[in-house]
Amino acid sequence: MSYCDTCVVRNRAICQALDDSEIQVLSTIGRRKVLSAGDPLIWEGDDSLLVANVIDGMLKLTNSTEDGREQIVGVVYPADFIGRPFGKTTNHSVTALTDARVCVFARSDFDRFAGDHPKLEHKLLQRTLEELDRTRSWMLLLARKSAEEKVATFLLEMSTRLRDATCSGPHDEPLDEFDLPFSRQQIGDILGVTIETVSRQMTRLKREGILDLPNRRSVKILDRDALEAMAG
Amino acid sequence: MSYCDTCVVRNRAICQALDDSEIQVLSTIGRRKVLSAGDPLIWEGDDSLLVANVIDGMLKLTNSTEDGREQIVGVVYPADFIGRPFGKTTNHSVTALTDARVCVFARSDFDRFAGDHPKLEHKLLQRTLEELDRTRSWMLLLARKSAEEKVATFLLEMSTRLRDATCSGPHDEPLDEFDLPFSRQQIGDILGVTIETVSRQMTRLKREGILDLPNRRSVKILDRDALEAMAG
DNA sequence: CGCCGATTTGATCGTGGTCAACAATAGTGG
DNA sequence: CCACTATTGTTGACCACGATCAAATCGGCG
Repeated sequence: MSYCDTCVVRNRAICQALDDSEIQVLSTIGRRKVLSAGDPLIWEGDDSLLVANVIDGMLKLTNSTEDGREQIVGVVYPADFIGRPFGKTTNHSVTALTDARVCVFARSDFDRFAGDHPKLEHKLLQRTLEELDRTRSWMLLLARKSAEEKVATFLLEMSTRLRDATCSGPHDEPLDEFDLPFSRQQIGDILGVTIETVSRQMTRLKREGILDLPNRRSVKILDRDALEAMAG
Repeated sequence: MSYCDTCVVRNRAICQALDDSEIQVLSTIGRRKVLSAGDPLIWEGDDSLLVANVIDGMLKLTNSTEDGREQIVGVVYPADFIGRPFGKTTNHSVTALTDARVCVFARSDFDRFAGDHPKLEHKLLQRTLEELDRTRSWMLLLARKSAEEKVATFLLEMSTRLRDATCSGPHDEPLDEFDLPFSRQQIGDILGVTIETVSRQMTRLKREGILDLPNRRSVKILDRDALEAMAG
């Protein structure tokens, strides 16, 4: 018996590639770690010492310039993998956005284990390819879209992301009412615009009757077609 | 004997993970394809039908909006891998920037072969992780850097990229004189700015004595320190 | 209720986009 | 080899979007 047996992401994280006896071995080299919102897990530029699976909570991956400008280059959710296996250094920081629990491994241990388990590497490869696809699509948004298009795209993306993460309810129809898991500042850091610009675009969408914003964090999409047309 | 035996990227492409007998098998499912500058190889949104290794030449990966704005999300060089294994669709286009030769595989054949050769998948995983790192770093540039910083960063990056690609000459000291393999339009598409902005920044750098621009394609870095300071 | 951080709103400014003209270079055929 | 054209790059004038700075307002929590 290992704590993996009761792990809520056992069948969604890369661990799904492993059978029970393999999991047993993996569990001996990993350990749980609890993070509070805002806690850093990995620093940009540091030696790559650990990798992890997210059990619950959300974390951000960021790159920064020396003068303090920050860009969120990725957001990870439960069952996602964090860290840079097979490499000496990590080039982005990882910080908890919410309280979170992760399952961490020393990178050297994980590298060795992965080398012996092709099915695990295969799963990791698939995930990395998917992440690369998502990241590349995001580049188009960052480089070419207007603030209006950025915010519209972001809201639509959240609507599907949150639907997929919802345990109950239909997964085939869009989710029109949800709570944003991000502050305005974080949304700005994701979209590459300032907090004021995010705010202005949101209120404009509300004024035009496309959205309702019952309170700071919640969003209700009233006219999805219009929003999609805006997303560019 | 297979044509792989004389392949110039045999020991640099992911094929390096395979021994001679394995290469023999791989060569039976691949074929050479010659592209002229401008030729498309894969279309954004299409079914993912093929993957390939670059033998020589350069190709661009692009994402576009419906109204025609284009962003280069990656550039691939000889020995790099192209395409989206283990996935149904590709979400970016691949187009030759120069005349090029590639070694293509039907995706289904490649997937099957890779599944049987963990060492190949391991190599591919390493490459994909490196590419993801590079891509994420580029996001910071696209989202947060000024035109000046973008152009300075680009020139410095080209200087190291081209040094690494140079067969002869020292690989430890920077390359200060080189020919850009891109048009102004392509540089703009990489940096997420217009062709006019690229041009203006370049002439400004020349006016300030940081660069010399003997002709359209060539660049000579006169003051690397200043350029690095500008890159942010 | 009063405080503090988050968000909204307003006013102003600067960077880089757009449109247009011009220059330089490469390519083509007499 | 030189006109002629097409393509690529440069420069200028102007403007819009989004950044910046500043103030007002909201909302959660002691």
